[in-house]
Amino acid sequence: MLQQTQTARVIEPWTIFLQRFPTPRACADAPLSSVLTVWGGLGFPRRAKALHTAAKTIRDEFQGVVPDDVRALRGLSGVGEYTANAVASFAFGQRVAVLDTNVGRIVSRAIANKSLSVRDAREIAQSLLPRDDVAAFNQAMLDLGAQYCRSTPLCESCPVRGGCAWRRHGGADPAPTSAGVSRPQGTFAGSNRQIRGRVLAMLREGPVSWTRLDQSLSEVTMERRELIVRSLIDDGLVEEVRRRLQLAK
DNA sequence: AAAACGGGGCG
DNA sequence: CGCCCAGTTTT
Repeated sequence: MLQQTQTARVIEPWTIFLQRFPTPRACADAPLSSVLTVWGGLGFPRRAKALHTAAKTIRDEFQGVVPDDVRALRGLSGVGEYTANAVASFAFGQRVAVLDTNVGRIVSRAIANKSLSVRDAREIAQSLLPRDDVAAFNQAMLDLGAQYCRSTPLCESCPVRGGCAWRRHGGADPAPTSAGVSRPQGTFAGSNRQIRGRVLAMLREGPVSWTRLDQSLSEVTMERRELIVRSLIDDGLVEEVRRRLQLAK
């Protein structure tokens, strides 16, 4: 849920989600359609499908227990380097660096004062880790990035302003092009993403005929409607049964 | 390396 | 309105 979505927006849906699916098995045993419905308006429904797939893998290959090493975590659907390291560190106390958009900004600005490659950013982040309390350190890095070293930085009150390479040497902000730092997204209004979201929102209420879909998307060209439904089907989120669209099982 | 992928909160 | 967000996968 934290992939590309603000923490504050995740807290409540996450609480409800865990209430409904308290364990990987509970999630794995539910149909995808239920997971997508509980996921609700969090967006990026492919993440919900990936989570469901990962839950099934954990059920079938890990006896229902979330693996505790980066290698195994990294093999789960929807789990990339960031998520694998975050779970390994925060849940299991492994000594690995968490490199997300926040930490990416910090290392490129405060440490290197230049735009970093993936390898360099990874190496710097790992080199900063203390001997002990790595999870607390990683959490502090995330919070430093979230509260001070933001996309638009708040340098005047930043607690590490005295040791910041960017502040010392000046120049253009190296963060926007540096590894691990989120790239700006395209305009949402009028995008295919927005239409996909509207289709999914309808399907969460139940199966929908093409006729009713066409009525709800009257301002969208027929060609684009079909393209968008096709993409949802290709993503495994939607299926067509007897001329009606519904959330995939 | 670049594109695609949701949605809501805030200035 | 435009910017931003605890990224991953596919091309």
